[in-house]
Amino acid sequence: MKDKNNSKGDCFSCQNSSCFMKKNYDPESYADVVANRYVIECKKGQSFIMEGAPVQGIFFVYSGKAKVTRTGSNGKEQVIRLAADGDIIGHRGYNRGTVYPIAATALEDTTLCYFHHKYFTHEMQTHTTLTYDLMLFYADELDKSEARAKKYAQMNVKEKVIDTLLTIYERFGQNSKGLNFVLSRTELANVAGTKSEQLIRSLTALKNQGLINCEGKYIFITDVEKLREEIDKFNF
DNA sequence: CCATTAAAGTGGT
DNA sequence: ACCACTTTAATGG
Repeated sequence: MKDKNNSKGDCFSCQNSSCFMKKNYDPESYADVVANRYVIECKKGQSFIMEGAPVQGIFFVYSGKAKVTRTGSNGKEQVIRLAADGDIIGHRGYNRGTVYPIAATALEDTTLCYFHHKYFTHEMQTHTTLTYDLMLFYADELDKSEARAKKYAQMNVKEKVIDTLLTIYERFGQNSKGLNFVLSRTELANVAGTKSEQLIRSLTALKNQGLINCEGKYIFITDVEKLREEIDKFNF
């Protein structure tokens, strides 16, 4: 539904201080943004972007968690990115292509802010603060992507698992139970680019080394420094 | 609470 | 790497 009544609360009191829209507009011009915002409630497991579908807009996570995936020619799912509050999803539709190269799926009940392609393109062409900020974001994403590709070409399975755990830790943190982004073993394996059996074996090994603790789905990192040391040689 | 199903984990090839 | 099997956790009536 279109958010005429600002049904999810005033964006300026929204918890997402890092939201691209919020931080690049002043309060006066922001009213127009809010008027063009659609709020989408997405249930757990629901896909809101399909791989290969025509680009129709861009999403921001208001609350909840989602994964961005790409299906390989072998049919295996690769998780490209994990997203939580404040994150952009669907920006990869904004190149010269006309279809999304990725799929996006909610991992829990998730609320999304959505802007239609037409509106968002117009904003990018007229609001340079936003455009510049987005450009920095795209550059960062490209940088991360290249760094990851370089590392993963040389890493063995266990090292990829460590890298995955650390990436989640650095991005989302952990509470007393474990990492703040809970995934099934299969999904975690898809992030690390491996299979659940191998991921489980790596986790067991790390547990025996005393670097992590596993309690059901919760994975708690007990020794961040030691984990970092294990993959240090790849970060040159 | 129990029964059914899904996910986690292990071991063998 | 892949498959088959056991164990454990989640779901739902």
